[in-house]
Amino acid sequence: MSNPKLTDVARLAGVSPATVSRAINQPAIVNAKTLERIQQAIQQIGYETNTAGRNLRLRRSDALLVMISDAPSRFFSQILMGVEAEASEAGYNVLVSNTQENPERGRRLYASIQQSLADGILTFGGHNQELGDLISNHPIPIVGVNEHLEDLPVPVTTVDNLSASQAIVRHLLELGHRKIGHVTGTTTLSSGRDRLEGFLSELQQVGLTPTWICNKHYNVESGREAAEEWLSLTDRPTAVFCSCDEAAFGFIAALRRKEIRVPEDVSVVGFDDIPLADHYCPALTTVRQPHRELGTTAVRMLLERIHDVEVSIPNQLLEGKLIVRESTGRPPTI
Amino acid sequence: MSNPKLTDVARLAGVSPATVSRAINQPAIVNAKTLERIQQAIQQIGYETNTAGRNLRLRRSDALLVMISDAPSRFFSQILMGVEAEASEAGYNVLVSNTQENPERGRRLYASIQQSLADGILTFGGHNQELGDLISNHPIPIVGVNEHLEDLPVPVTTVDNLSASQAIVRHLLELGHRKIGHVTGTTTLSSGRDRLEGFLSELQQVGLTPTWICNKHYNVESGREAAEEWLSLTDRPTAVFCSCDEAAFGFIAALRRKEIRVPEDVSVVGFDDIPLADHYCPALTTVRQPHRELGTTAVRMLLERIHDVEVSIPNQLLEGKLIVRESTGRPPTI
DNA sequence: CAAAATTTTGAAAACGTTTTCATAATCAGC
DNA sequence: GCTGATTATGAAAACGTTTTCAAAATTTTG
Repeated sequence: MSNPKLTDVARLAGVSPATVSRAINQPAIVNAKTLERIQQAIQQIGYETNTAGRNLRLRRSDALLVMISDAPSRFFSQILMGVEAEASEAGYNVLVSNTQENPERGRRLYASIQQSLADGILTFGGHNQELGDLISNHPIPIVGVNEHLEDLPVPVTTVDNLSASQAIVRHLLELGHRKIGHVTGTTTLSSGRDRLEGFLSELQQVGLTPTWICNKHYNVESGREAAEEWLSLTDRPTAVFCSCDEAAFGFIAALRRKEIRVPEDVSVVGFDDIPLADHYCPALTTVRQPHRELGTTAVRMLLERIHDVEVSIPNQLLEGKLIVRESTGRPPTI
Repeated sequence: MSNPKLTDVARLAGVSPATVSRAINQPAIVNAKTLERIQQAIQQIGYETNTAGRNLRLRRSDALLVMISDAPSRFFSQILMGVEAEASEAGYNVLVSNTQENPERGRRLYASIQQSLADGILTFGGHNQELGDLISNHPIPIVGVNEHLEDLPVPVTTVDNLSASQAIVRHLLELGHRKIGHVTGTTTLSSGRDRLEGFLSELQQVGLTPTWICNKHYNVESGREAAEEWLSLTDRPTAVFCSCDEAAFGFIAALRRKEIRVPEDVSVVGFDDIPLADHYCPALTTVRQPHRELGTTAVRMLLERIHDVEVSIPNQLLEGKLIVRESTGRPPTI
């Protein structure tokens, strides 16, 4: 026998389905006595409102779609937990889908959104090609997380990569470093470019030029490769800003194999503050990203968009916090 | 103006809605000519089938719910990607929800499942208290991932923690270690208990008793704490099996601060093979979990359950692979 | 070529809600 | 106790599909 429905409750409480619906959705406008009778009936019969019926009638889905392009970003799950918490707070469900870098899949996904699969989209990382034309044709509430979607009118929330990078450089300068290098992240992503720009601008501020710029990506291997390059340099920087903690780990580990010590021989800074950063050896100086907040902020922005399509929300820059630990110190005195 | 619907297509193609529905869902049974006309109409008008309407009629949701209890497990996102891939392959969407260790939330979630929010549940980690009574009252297709749900008739898929732990111990024995210790994971979880049991049984096999057992959890801090305890031991084990890579990292990092070298002074093994394991210094000997496969397997099991409720599927043990790297070596010769 | 078998289609009901509109019940004011 | 305002309820339509059942069109058979 199937689940109890609205009409079952109505019959039991001796009222019409309409009244039950009202009792559930706007209890204020129904008579106190009937309200109680209905609530009792709901209890007794174990009624739960059917999502599909409701969605069909209301023409919405009460769901948000988290769209990722391929591999999840490095702290994806933490952001996702923020998303989930904020969404469920507001009564929304969270769908996760991976376009697997396949534009066709992205398109299909986007199309199904319009058909009440979800009320809005949170896109993690860049999805430009896939979304470009779609967004202009059929505007759906959408918010970007972590990365800007260039040329697309999509509000995003990210950590303030620029300021954070500047803070890192400032920290290194204060320690006395003058020869500073940077292992970039993926520079096709806005975060990678912004961190690079922060690095460059802060150096310029004090009249310095970068000693070394190594174009890499957001992963451990990049750090290892960068270390090899660093080792081959004739004029080695005394401090290196790696664009993410993983890269910093790869960098440090590779150097240690060559008996190069951090921070005695070279200072290293990461970015992100993943849980391991504090427990690495040496504990990593890095910038803490407000992972969870990125998720909650994104959801808040998206809900505003959903409820009032016209509103133009500016991007939200969240502050990163420089955490000084053991991997940075004074430059070696030669 | 709203999205085109089935009837719009029907009108345009000059057929009834029923035929359009058939053209979409069972093209074989509709006349070739009409089929083509309908497909053309669909193209032209840009029709996408509406999820809510379909779900209501079909009384299903085409969605799977991933249920997590609090903090996502250490390699959550990787498993989730496996889940997503396999689910979308089969035409299912993936919902993610966090019960935040709140039984009431768990109950509400479970209830809403029945009302066509999702067709089945994947539970990550242990959810026993919350699900106990519910499962017996209202059986919903459900599959556990990573951890057994004790006393509940729920099939699970996990890595073969027992065999993997035994393999680790065997590896250490082969290197010549006789004094071996274990830093346990969370032993309220089945994985923690299984790894401990594998450790114990393999030692027993060769007539040894464990030198040291340190009850901890699955995180870095545990490793650090364990290191302190290790340092205070009078009879130190020459090899330590940490229940996860993070704990191993914490352990190694804390030891290094005391000038204890790995593997020269003590061998350390982890579990999981997180991406960083290969790039730590020393590179970590560990067991590789088939993260992605855990996700895909779980989905396959769940889909079977959804399609044939009666079938009783056995648990699926996936094999872990011992990866020997640099953190293990011969015991120190005193 | 008529009858029988087969294929293809359509009308209508159903899935479970919410909401409009109108009516019934209640209340306040005189 | 009557009128007008207010509050509380119900009947019915709508949301967009799928499917049953029967009828119409087509093909096969004798």
